[in-house]
Amino acid sequence: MAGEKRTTSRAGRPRDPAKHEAIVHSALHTFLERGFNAATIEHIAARAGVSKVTIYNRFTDKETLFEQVVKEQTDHFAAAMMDDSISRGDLAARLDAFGCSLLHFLFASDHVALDRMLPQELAHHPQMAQRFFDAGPGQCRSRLAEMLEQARSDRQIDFEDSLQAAEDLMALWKGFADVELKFGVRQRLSDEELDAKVRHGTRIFLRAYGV
Amino acid sequence: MAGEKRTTSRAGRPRDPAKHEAIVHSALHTFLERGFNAATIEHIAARAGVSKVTIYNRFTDKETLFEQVVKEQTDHFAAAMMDDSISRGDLAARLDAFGCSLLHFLFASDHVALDRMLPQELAHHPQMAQRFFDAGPGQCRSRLAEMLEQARSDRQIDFEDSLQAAEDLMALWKGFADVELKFGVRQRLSDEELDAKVRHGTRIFLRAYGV
DNA sequence: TATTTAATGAACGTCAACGTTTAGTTTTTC
DNA sequence: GAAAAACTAAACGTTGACGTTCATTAAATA
Repeated sequence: MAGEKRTTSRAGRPRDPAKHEAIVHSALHTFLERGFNAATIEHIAARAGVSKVTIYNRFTDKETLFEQVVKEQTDHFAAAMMDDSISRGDLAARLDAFGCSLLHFLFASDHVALDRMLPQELAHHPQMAQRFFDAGPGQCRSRLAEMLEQARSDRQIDFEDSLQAAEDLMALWKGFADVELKFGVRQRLSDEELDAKVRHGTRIFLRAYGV
Repeated sequence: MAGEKRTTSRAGRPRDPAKHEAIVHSALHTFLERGFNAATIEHIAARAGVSKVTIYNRFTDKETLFEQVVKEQTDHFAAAMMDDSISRGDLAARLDAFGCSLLHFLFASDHVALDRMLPQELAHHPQMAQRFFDAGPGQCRSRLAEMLEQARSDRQIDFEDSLQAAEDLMALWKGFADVELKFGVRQRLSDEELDAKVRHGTRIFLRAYGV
């Protein structure tokens, strides 16, 4: 019912592992561009350079394919959040580094498209939505909160609720750009703009939370 | 091609104005729940207590109906942003009032659903997206920026860029709750939670921007 | 009353997409 | 070489939704 099946070598032609990747990749981008309903299996197959039947042999149906795509993106999201961002420099520098890597991820056009598509499509799949949130935004907030607690125990900043502080900082970093990107009012941020946003957010945050 | 037609009284049975409202209302909620593709005209008609043909007589096709719905929501959004929020009390109180009315609007379940659906459906309608952004988020930011400039000229706060400051404040107010609502991880905020969020945001903002 | 327009329900034509079947080809193991 | 499984292309059946047509009834004006 899910994805892979074979583990030990058996008789017969083995599955081409490249096809799995091609299908999921093609499906992801087609879902991103069109949403679940408007994305057709035929289009996904053609884009992946694969027969339609191959998709149905590996994934039961369109719904299952979508779930697999979301699952892999969830893992990818989780991995991106785990990417240890720098623990060098003073607090401001470490926060800037965290913010930069976060915004580079969030503002990448793939992620913007994902952020347009997922909430709508997951609206009636609460479990998948919860998993995705936990792996992505939730985990990101936790990691930032840990970093801030560390800084508090070093007496560099002060607050009562570390999760609250982390939310504030992330909100300051994102600002309005996420909304502008989501509606397509703004296309992309240059590295300079992005860095400037992060530094601004960090500065405001430290001004409010610094001891 | 659009909506209304008649203005002076003519021969024949007049259109029932209640039906227009019923159709648009039904269409709005059906689009919110299911998105453009999964929302069927038959369902919208049934929900509005109206014949399918009546919809096709008033709106050319599904696309036109959708555009009309978005247009009316855009107007509604613009009106909500214009709702003059209190100009009494000290700065913190005025900002709190602004933030409260904003969050009440943003966190209402209707708006959350709209915010899930619209970005995806407008992804390939840049003009509608721009109009909606200008009428909603854009106008909100402008009004808040004006309020902040006023406070700056009263030497209560200081900043270089009023739009930037407005973005910061709005971001602090929203925090993470918008994401949690969008993914359905959190259901709704009580009035107390909402007030607390606003006061927290305002406090952090003033701590960073106060003279 | 005659005319004109709105509205309805039911039936219809059309089309696009899902998912299946079939026959045949390729690639592997035994 | 035989058996087994993956893969493909093409055709097919089915369904669901769009949008239309038609006959009929309702509500207005002249």
